[in-house]
Amino acid sequence: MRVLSEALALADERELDAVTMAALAQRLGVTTMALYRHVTNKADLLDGLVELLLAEAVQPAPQLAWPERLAAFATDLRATARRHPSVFPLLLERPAATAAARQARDEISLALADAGIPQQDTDQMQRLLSTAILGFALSEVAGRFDAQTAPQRDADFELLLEILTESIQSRLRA
Amino acid sequence: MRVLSEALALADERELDAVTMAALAQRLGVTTMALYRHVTNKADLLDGLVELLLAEAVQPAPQLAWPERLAAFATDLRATARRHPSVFPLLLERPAATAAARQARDEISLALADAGIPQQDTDQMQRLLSTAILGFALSEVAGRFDAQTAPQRDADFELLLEILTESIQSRLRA
DNA sequence: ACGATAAGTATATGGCATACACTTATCTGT
DNA sequence: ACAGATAAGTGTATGCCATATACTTATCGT
Repeated sequence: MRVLSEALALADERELDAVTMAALAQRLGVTTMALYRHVTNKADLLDGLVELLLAEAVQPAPQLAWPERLAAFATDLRATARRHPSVFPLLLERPAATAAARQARDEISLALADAGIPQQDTDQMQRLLSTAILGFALSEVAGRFDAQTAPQRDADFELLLEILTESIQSRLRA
Repeated sequence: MRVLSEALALADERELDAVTMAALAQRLGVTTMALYRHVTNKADLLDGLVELLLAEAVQPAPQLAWPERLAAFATDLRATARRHPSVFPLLLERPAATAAARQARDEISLALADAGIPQQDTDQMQRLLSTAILGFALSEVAGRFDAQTAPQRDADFELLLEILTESIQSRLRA
């Protein structure tokens, strides 16, 4: 939807705070109130933004082996966060019961199943994995890692992936 | 400061959105503008709230062995999140270069040093650990785990601690 | 070409953070 | 004890914000 994509562009170019109904309307060349034909209110607009983000972030890669698949997921999510730093924080704050959120969960769960994690454990493991990755990406764009250099943050990310992969492997023998 | 503690109470009793300068002033029995004698603006007020939260969360426990110390840190942080669910999300969104934030970092770093992690690795490890714990606590209070039962979330938390502890141990032999 | 439905407009309201100018406490040194 | 300074509080006003209501104009299927 035009309204959502322009809202995302506005958030990227300026700040999330700059995404006001009036500013968005002006960008689209319509009146503020015209927006309410497309979204029911501002919360709905922000939900749409989150959905757009998730859809962009999650790229299924079923052809890869599980460690690469997990790494690809994490890398895509991180890249999306950096592309849309002001919208990304909304991801953790809005309950993600949407289609795109479900797809993200499935992507990890499939990788875990591939790795050989017992089916009754995949859900739990998937939650922990996605939480850690989300936490990292959010911290990075929110400025919690500002004291670190870019290469240092990259190294941190690599270590995170390593630890997560190891923890999966160690659970195969349990 | 009275202003901050009442703001925190207000946020706990109602929502973060309910913490408006007018509402806070009314609770304190003063005019809205009187607040500006104590905080320079609303952002400053929210920063103060975050600081208050961190100070409450971080309880150094130097007498404990490192695994228990790490667990205590994580448990305290999680408990604080649940006590102040509406303010907690601000933690990840505000760059924590404050005194209380530094103390939180030190608490983990000391545990890592205790465990025998080489000094040049403790900072990185500390960042990853605190990020994972913060991500979990935030997800929980933000509603991302609403589909799970309370015992399930507790089990998730236990597994998180287990994974983190294991990853520290495996790094001792590397 | 007409009637319905979708899209857009005009105007108004109440809540919000905060600027500015002023007044009233409270504290400190003599 | 008091004068002056400093801290705390007040009153009023402004501009931005989301959004309600009522109305008008396109557009599209038949």
